[in-house]
Amino acid sequence: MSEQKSDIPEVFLKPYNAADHEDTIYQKWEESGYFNPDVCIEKGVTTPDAEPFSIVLPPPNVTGTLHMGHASMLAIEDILVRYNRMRGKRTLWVPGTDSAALATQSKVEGIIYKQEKKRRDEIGREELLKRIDVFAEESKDTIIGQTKKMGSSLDWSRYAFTLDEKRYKAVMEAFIRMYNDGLIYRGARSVNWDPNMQTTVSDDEIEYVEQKDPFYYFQYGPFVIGTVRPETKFGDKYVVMHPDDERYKDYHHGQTLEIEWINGPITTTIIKDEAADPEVGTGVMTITPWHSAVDFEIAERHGLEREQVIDERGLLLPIAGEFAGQHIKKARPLIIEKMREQGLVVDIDENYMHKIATNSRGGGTIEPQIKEQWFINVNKEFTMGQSEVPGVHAGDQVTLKTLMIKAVENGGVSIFPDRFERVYYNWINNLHDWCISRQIWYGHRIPAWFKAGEVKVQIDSPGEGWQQDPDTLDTWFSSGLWTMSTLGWPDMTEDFKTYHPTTVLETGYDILFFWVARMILMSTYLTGQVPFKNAYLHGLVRDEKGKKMSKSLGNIIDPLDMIEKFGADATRLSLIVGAAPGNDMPLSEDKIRAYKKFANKLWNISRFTLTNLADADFSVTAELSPRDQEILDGLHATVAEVGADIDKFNLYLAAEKAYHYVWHELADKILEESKEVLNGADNEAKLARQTVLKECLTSSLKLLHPFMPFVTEVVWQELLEDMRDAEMLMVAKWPEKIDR
RNA sequence: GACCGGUUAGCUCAGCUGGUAGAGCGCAGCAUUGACAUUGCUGAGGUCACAAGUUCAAGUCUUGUACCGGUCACCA
Repeated sequence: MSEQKSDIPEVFLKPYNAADHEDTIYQKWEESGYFNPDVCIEKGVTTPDAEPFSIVLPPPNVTGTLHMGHASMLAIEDILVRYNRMRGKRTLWVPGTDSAALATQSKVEGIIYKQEKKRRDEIGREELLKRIDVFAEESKDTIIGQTKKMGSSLDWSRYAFTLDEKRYKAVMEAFIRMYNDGLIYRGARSVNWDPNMQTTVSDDEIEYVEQKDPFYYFQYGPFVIGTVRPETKFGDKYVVMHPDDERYKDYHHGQTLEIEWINGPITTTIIKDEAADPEVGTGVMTITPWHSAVDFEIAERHGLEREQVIDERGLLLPIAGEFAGQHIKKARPLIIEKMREQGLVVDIDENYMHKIATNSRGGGTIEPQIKEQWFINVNKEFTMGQSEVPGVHAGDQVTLKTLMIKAVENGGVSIFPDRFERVYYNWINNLHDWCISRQIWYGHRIPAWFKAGEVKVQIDSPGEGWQQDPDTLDTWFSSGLWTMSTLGWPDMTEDFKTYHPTTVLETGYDILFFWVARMILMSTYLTGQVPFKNAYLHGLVRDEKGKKMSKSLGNIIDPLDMIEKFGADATRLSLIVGAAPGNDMPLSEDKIRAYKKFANKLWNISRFTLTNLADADFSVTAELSPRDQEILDGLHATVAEVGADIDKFNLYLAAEKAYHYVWHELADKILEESKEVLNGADNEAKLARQTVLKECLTSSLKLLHPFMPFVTEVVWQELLEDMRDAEMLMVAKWPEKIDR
């Protein structure tokens, strides 16, 4: 080893090993305080009047662990944040976690049942909540620690939890205002009831699962009707047909017939309604408004009676006669047996495929029920207050639906990729009133009080004898406030004034409806502002064959394993390159390994460059050759292109260009050809090239920093003092213009 | 059924406002002990799903067809 090489920091004498550096670097960043824009202003790396750039982190479940979906979200957002911070913007990225009410409560209930064989009513509300809190608090550190492992430059001083004090305040404010404006109402409507979890579930949380069941044809007076659910049919006393169906033109609306039915003779009434499709079966159906949303609507239209047949646990009620008290599953074959004896069974199709509604949050089969619940009315007109939403003015008559549409239509919110804008409109046009009350305990309790048929909506008890509604709010109600509540709303804090509307909301396209749409609804209504100017929707991370990662398939790639093996930088880059917004992306361990090689390549580029700069005297200015100038122009062009791609959210292109430049331009061409100059006799030419290489190295580090923050920062820390324009790379200036 | 994507090299995909095909991985050959255990160079491989249309010119625009995928709705 020569004299010169001993000047090189010892750290470079081994291949780059991410595990040796990442934790210490993250700690340094945290200690520096630069994740907090206020500190950046204080220390002079940002100015108080700089343009703000803000992102609010989609909060992961407090009891969850980091998966590749999170990892890709964190990588994308951190790139945007680091890049904009280096550009000198007042950059804020707010962290938080979500209670995931339903999922968390059922998880804890499960644990308790396993250990103590006790159900929720035996534990009691207060005790259960206490245990859930303990559980949530314990697991919180896991997800936060894992988030840090990815290198996320989140401002932890602004950490928020969906159920904490400040968020509670925002939720109460929102509920009460919506109630006072008549946008929240209580009503008995058809809801999705989960008999397992004993709660309602919103339309969006339902997952339809295909299943084969027998389809029965029954004689219903002169008609033949079909059903998969004979157990709901006891109370059917309306028979519906299309008004234009020629086959039934002799029957008229409102006509009554005496017929023989399961439990003896009944009176049935003819209803003519367009909901009956003449093409389906015989074109005639009976309805069960209590246990079907569609039937409920028909009953609403004609003011029909409705009767409950099945209770909340799935047991038949007295209307079922001899079957009362039995569970629907057990009763079905017995009911069929009886009907067969009565000669009511016309035919049975054993191979009928249909989709049944299940609770996607780990519950059971949905049983529609009519229940008294709280709803948000999305079609009610109200007068818009103060508005910054493009195309909507104070005093306009709007509905929540029109607000949601206009916010996007007029460019207040841009959705990337833009094809999702059409998906968004489509969803809004099919949107029904949103049921927001849940019969679970973990969540924000509804601020409504009952006494002798009276209802009052307020936070504190109105006094003696008033009972608070035991229900809690749908978790998406509070999530809908997230951009606002994390920035201090309903108080007009400095944070809210500075950072709201946020610049970007970045999340998976799978929660466009759950969350993105609801934030737009809440924010436009409550503040007259859009919640974010841009919605960037990323795709799902799949395995190398394009399959969804799942435990049962055993194809999960754990980001923490990958970080340990290949480093966070490699993991990040593997999730960015090739990941066009909105497209699913295949990921393999090989791909991550490839970017570990790249981190090492950069390491060696740095070592080579530093070795060859050790004897340079930069106080002397050397004349650049045309080739030197060409190299700098190439560098400049690359930096500009990468920046432009990030600005356009084309991170996959930006990352690829940066990668390609550093490896195949800087390393393969520039460094290779420089060897001759550096070892040559022409000292002037040598110094000129050294100056150029210094520029190439520092700019490349900056260029790559948003994508691979750790290795670039490690190298930066080893640079000589006069090569750096900042103590830390994370707050160094993005090389927008190279003055030469 | 409605809507939205996709179909380009063996694999995964890029190709912006139309100007005779690109990357990574893989494969084959050569070189290299080096800034690099994780390297470099060279090469093979494509009638861009199919058909018609617009155009001087079509992966690129239009229409239709086929297949694959997704989302939503519905089946009483």
